[in-house]
Amino acid sequence: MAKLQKSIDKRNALVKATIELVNNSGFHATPMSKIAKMANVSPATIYLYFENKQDLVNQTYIEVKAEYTNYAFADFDANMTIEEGFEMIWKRIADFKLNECEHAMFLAQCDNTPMIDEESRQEGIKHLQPLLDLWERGKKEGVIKPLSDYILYAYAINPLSFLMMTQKRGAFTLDKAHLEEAYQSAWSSIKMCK
Amino acid sequence: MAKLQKSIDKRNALVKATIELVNNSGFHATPMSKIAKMANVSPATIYLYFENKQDLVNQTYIEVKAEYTNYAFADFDANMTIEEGFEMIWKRIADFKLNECEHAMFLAQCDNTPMIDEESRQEGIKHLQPLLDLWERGKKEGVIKPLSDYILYAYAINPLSFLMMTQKRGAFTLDKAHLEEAYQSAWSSIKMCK
DNA sequence: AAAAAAAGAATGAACGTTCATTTTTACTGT
DNA sequence: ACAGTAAAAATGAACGTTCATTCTTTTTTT
Repeated sequence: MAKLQKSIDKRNALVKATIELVNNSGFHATPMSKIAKMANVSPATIYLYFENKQDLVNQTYIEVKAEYTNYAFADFDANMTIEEGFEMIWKRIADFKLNECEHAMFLAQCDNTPMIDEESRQEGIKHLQPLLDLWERGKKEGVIKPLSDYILYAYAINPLSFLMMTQKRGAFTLDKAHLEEAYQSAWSSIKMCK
Repeated sequence: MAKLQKSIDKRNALVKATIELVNNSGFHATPMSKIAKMANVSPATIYLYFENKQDLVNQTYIEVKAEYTNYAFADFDANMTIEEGFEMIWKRIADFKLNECEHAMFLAQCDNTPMIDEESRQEGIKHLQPLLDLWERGKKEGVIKPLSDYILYAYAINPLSFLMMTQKRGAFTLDKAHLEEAYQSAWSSIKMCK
């Protein structure tokens, strides 16, 4: 195996372990020694790849966030109608939150705690631009309610995080039918009423 | 000052300090010594009132959650129409999240991290029953979409948490107008379409 | 003066990070 | 192709600090 590949593997193992352990225990309750053990690496080795614990978790956040938005916008095309485009993006996001549950949970925890640097948080937000652009267009065309992007996000996208969290806790399971209902609620809340 | 009152004051000071410090740094990054200092008490004294750190945060969670739901349902009366009742509760919840921001943030952090015992979390959920009852009635009357309570909550209530969080981060401020818009989105997402 | 409450100092464990050393890799001249 | 070697990567042990909790003493209350 090439040297470079080996390094990448080790780095990936560290990122993966970070996600899993932080998900289950939170940032401060996850010792570097455990991350190292799960990645089959010495604690000291972590510091060859990352400056310190904060850097490790910041970088992990940015990587997962990028993966998330790549997934979300993969099939999206700016020529779609507003409703088509929104449905496409919404359902990709839903897919991600259900299929890549570990990664989505990690993002949710980062977004809801003082665990991540403000700088890294800002970095992560940038990736959402295509959705904001779509909404902008929708407002101009009179298809989307003329609301602040934050309110649109709160109603159209954020509920998925809550549902994912609830599902992860085992309180209920989100099946295909639920998902369609949830989509309709999301769209109802942001579309202009006829 | 009566002895009992003094004890209660000290306990309250500890709970208050816990909320403030956990809000700003998270559970594990908040040392008992800091909580003690902020409450003007020796670290050892905490252990006269609480079993340990976990117990302190569990009890704090349950108390704040009870305060929250008391506030939310204070003006609610089961004879109201579904829409009246929902609007009343929704707006009280919104008020709480904006006026008692510190307490609401604390709840949000507890609800989004593995910081609280599962048992205490369950304890906290119970208090929401009046809202679930209202929804049940709404579904029977054909006024509310026949969705799982979790989905209703995700769209009708949870977005407020997101908006509060966003506001706290300074990204935007939720004024009266926003609030009315947000209410309309919430109601749109769960009411039966005509 | 006895009991209860509170305090500060002490304890032992756990943590993030660094250090001294060993192991692996990459490259050299033959 | 390969032995030899210098650099790079990786390691386990160690360091200094911080933390939750407890212990012993002092202060306050009854």
